[in-house]
Amino acid sequence: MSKGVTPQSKNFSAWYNDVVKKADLAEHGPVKGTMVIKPYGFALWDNIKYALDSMIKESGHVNAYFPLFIPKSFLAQEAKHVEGFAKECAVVTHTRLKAVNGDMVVDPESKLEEEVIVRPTSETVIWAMYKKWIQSYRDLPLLINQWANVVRWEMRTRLFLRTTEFLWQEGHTAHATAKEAEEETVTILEIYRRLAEEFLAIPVLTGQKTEIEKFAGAEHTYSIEAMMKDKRALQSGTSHNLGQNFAKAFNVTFQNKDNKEEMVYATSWGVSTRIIGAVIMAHGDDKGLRLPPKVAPHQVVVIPISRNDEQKKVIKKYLNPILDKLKNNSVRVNVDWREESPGFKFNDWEMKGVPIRMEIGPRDIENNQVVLARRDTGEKSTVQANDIADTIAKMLIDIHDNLFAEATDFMKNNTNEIDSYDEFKKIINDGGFIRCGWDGTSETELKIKEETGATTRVIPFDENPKGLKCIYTGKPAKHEVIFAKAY
RNA sequence: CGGGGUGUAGCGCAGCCCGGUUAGCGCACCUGCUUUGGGAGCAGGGGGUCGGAGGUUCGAAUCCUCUCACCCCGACCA
Repeated sequence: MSKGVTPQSKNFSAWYNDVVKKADLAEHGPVKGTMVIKPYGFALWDNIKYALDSMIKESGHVNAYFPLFIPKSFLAQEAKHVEGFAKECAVVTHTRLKAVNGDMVVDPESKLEEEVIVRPTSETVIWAMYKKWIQSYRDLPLLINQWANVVRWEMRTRLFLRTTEFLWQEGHTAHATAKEAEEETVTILEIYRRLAEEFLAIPVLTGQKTEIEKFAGAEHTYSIEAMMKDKRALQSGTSHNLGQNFAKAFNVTFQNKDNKEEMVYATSWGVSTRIIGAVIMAHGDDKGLRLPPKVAPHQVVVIPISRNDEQKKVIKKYLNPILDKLKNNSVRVNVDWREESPGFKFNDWEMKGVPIRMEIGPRDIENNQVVLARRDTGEKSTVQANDIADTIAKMLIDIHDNLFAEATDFMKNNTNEIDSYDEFKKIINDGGFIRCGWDGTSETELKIKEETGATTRVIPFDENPKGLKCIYTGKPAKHEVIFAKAY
């Protein structure tokens, strides 16, 4: 294997692929577009999952699990929803194989009466079940989340960002009123924002999607959008207000306090393994990953430097109380005892983005100290043994803050408020976000997309369209909107 | 679905144009010794139905035909 990765400046997408593989996060599976998430990548996902799952539970939701297979007819119940997903559904048509002349072939006799699809998302199965579970206003709200895999047979795939099968959580809630459903949608978006900013150190824009960009089957969609280091946008979490669309499709009604029958209001929302792509591309550099400390599989990696077995024993003894202290502080620490040179290990763990490296050699033991190196800045410092636990606790917070600040500056510096379409085209071509007026029509949006490749990302919550003109038509702006090229 | 590319050892590749004993190289792996504060060195060693099927030929990784798969770039999408 060659050393290092393609520099970001040379070819960002090659850099991305190199980092995913060399940091040992994932590799391609044997079927087109599939991905094997390797232990290091999965440990990262586990930590993200734990953080998000905790917030979902704290906000009153419970986890459940619904089936992978969905009757084909279910998808057809909600017209817009079918339109959105029909083109990319894996369909199960038979239930067994048989051996013919040493080859395995599909047994034609096992053809299914009703074909089954592999879920591209679970609204339809879940609403078929909710119909059974909801009769009264007393059954509401129903606040369920599931962690699952889904399959979307996309034309073009990329590790983590768009894979044929991916992991995610999908929340599906049912409410008695439109107001409650709307509050839920916003509550969840706030959880997603906190996940991105407080755990992953990725600043995000929050806001509403346009008609064109919203989820198939939703009344409206909110999303968090992050800027990657190539200045493109990555939609990193979405929260949909489904109105009564699915209740109508599956005829889910309840009796209210006044003994009247009403349709249920719904939401759905999801964050997927795609967010790992955001972590990679929001923070990574030419040495590899730079992981945010709160979700890094190892927050500290210890590199013992010894010349012989005798020294190894001394280091081990010196290290034990330090490790105990760190573990008592819930610091995730990993000691790399592999038979490799220190230089090799330095590079390896830098590629893997471990926030802090601790070097311990004879020199340190002599002076009752350790050497700490920060992955975010590259700074090295010497710390007295007694201060290690405190210093590391502070340093981890500081690394998080620094990553967040860097990413925030980057996004700010590459977000342009402009009012000329010529400028728009130029900026989109160079990369970056544009905040500008928009007349609110799909026609304008589509024309801009066609001419520049940019799409609307969100109508930000803090928009102020008063006095603005549409960047394209010059008409009075209905909304202020963010345009960017997106993943 | 269009365009480009690649299938040869675990990984990355050369060999193919111009067919010819035993198919090479780097990394990784195994053994031993010396090493270890920024990708260690030396010596020895193991590992291959050259993506698949057919054909041409005395002889095919190499030429011909068909086929399969994956990757990258676009359009579609989270």
